Amino acid sequence: MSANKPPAKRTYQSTEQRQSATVEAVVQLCAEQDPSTLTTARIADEVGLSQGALFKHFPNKNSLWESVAAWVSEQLTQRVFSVADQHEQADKALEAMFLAHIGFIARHPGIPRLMLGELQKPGNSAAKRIVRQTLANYRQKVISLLNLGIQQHRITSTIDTEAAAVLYLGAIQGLVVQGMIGGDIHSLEQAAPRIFRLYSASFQEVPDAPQT
Amino acid sequence: MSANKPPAKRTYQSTEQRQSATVEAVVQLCAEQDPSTLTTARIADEVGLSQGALFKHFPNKNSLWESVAAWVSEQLTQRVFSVADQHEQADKALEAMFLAHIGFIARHPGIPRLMLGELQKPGNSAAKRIVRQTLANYRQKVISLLNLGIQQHRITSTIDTEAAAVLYLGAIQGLVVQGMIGGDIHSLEQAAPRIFRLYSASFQEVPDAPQT
DNA sequence: CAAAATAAAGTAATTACTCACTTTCTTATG
DNA sequence: CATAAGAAAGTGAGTAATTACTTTATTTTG
Repeated sequence: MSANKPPAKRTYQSTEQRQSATVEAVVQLCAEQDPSTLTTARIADEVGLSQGALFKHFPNKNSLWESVAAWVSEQLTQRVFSVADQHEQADKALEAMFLAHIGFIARHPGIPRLMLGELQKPGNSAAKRIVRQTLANYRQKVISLLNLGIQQHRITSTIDTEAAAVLYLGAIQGLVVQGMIGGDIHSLEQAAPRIFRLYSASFQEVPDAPQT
Repeated sequence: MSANKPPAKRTYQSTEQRQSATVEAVVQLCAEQDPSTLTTARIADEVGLSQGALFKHFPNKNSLWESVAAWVSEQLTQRVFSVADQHEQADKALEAMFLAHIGFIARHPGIPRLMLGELQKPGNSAAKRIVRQTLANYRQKVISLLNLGIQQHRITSTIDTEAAAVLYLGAIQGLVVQGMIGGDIHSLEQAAPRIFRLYSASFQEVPDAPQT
């Protein structure tokens, strides 16, 4: 009778395309799901592939996590560092970085989960190394900007720069955790400027006559 | 020849004892392992029980997680709040809380993993509710102390108390994450006072003649 | 057509939980 | 006070479900 085979017309794509689509799918899925509970079946389904086909594009799951970590690291570093470089004054650069970081997270709520999840894993997986390295670079950038701010006489020279770098990252963490508790990711962007203002109060030079 | 049955002399303990021993074993194990990878077999082994026996004391794994969350919440709240109540001056109380919290984490490095892990889970498990409630109480306590500090003229009245509460929890988070990156949990207690000093600089009233 | 991409079914390993049975503890009673 | 009986705690061997990864055969495409 009717057709024995409605040929289903699959669309084939290159491994490269599938790889980046898969990475983005993972980031997307992490917005709603604990990364450690993500199965290859669920990921493949999101990409629109059979589970088996996934392993034609990634040799194994670890390698997929590595690609995801690399993507996150690249995106985060690029976006955050590039806005920092648009500002002459170190304190303005720090603020811009802070807001850019929160904005990035607000658009990709799965990212804190991903990074924290990797850090919590035991051992020294490639993904974990990438995350750790990214955070170390980030921290160094903050310290450099703080030192620059001191030179510019916009940050008090008595500041404990290492502590200030930890507190900077902590401020972001605090916002993220608060968002996880409240469940509303979008309130992050509203709260971010208030948090940064308070943070910067801890080291701001208070000139009597500030010039714009 | 020798005995057909060395009777093995098991020691039986009450369900209550086993429950608390199990909870502590979980907290202990989380110091070295991602909570989401903890199996009932591993836990039972740590307690010194067969895997099946675990289910004589907990109806299921979720219930175990609930008990763990309750234990953590109780311990943390009790320890942190009790040191706060030993101080008249709100800023001193905040500092004591901060250091007590970090000390607690340093002695139980699995606890941040546990709490963050629960928060990241989807749904509304009992354990997640407990963690969320605990953090909400904590936050409220910080806000109350900040307000008290304003009354006592030890904290500047222009402070954004909500932001300060977020930054307070963020400072702890930042320390913890820094510890996870570095891998050394004990450096936490050294770094903690420096972080708190910087944090408190963001709202400290600066009297010209401070009296001890 | 040949190579790459995909589906679909299969496999071995892991895991939470169950079950049938044994060992220890508790307690009431002669 | 000794002891038998029942309750509680424990074991060890399952089981069904899940999961990362494989294999085989089919479809698309340059």
